[in-house]
Amino acid sequence: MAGTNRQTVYATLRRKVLSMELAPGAPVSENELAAALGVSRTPVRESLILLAEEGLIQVFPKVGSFVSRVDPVRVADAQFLREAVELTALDDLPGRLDERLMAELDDNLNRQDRPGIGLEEFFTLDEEFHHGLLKLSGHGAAWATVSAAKGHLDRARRLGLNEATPPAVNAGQHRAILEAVVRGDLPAARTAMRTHLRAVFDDVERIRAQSPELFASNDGSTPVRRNVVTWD
Amino acid sequence: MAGTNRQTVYATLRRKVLSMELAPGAPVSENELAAALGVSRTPVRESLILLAEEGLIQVFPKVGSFVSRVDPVRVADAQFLREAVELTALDDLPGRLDERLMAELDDNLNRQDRPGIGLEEFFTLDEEFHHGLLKLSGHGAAWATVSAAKGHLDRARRLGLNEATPPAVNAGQHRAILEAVVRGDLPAARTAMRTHLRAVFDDVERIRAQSPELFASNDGSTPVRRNVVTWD
DNA sequence: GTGCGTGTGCTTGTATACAAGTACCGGTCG
DNA sequence: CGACCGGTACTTGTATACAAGCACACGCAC
Repeated sequence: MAGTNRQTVYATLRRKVLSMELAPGAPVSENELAAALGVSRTPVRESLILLAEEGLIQVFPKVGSFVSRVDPVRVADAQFLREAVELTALDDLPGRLDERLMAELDDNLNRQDRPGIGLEEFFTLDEEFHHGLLKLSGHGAAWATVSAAKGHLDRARRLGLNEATPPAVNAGQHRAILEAVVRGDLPAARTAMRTHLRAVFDDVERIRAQSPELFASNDGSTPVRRNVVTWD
Repeated sequence: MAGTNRQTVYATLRRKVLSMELAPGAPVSENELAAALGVSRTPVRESLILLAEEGLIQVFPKVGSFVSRVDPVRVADAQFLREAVELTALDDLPGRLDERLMAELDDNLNRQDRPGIGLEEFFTLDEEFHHGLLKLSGHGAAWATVSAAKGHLDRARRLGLNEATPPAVNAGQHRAILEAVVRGDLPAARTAMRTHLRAVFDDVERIRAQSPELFASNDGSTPVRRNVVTWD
């Protein structure tokens, strides 16, 4: 039906996990996915191995593979990593900001402000905005590492944004950061960035109180089939 | 001859790449490795996919797989990431340092100071030291991300340490960091850490001037067989 | 009703067979 | 002697077959 190569299968699966289309705790069978995607087990299996490396999938040998529940520990880790990288990058902002990148960021913000913006679209713009800021300071490549590490944070955030903080609030925080950067006011930029990232983190804590079944239990017990979240 | 499962194969291959036993630019054939390790292509291939994700292996479809040359861009990225994480972590050091961790760090430093210490042993201790510092500030889990990102940096460093800076110098810098941490002198700890990490980076630049063939060319050209470094 | 034991169906892990494509070596022609 | 052209041997990518093991359901004994 769709992909014939591993890249496509991997991209598809990753998108479905991050968008919560595949719910945390749900079983993902190699055979099942292979049949659904119209490919053999091989590319599916190789994709699952990569997703397991990212912590998005848990594989229990001879038992089954499951979408990881959102792990609060990993969320906190990603939060720390992200703060460290994005705040430190601000210190390396050049005196003269790249005009093309600035135009992109400005255009990005304008699109974020669109009234009836959808959630998925906002997330894409959000990613591009933070990535763009990193590129502005010459550390764009670090985004790949941050991005890979924050899968758990993103999934929780998607729920938080949906039910708690509307995109407009985040867009306003984004604008505050960029304006401070333009002014060359480094302390203000750092403060605005920290405020923004912490707000995101608080959203995650809020959604955890609302939907604990999507989060991993603290005792690290292994989820089995009867614990499945059917998501319907 | 050895491993029968993927974890073993992956660990073996990763070790050989990071220790430069498999030279940058060297071809790694799935069939060849499978025969050498006494397993089929499957676990070997899955391991190579993971190593490719880390950037340690380059796969050219239908052509071959090669050990990545040390990429200066990735080295710089890892350096930035590492500085950001390790310096930021210092800010989160608790007032009361965990005694057990402190004892481990102290013991670690004593072993680093041993006169005739081997290179591999020193590297292990070095990793444990930096990981330990992160754990001290409650961000031990971030080490996994840093560790995965700094493969290129490590390979270059291994050469740098061998031919340029002796382990004793690094051990001294480690001690300076830990002493500042114990005194609770945060600025001094940050300075010492930054000095240490920058020294490592400088070593890499030095070895690059000495052995440019181990590094990727800046134009990003694709290495093919005739460009192989035979390493003998 | 309750508890235990066995069989069945599913899972992942590994090995192998086939498909498709590229680089290189050698012969041939100009 | 040089350039071109084709066969060959290798590569990775995918599909399939086989192996080993766990969980659950069913049925029986108590």
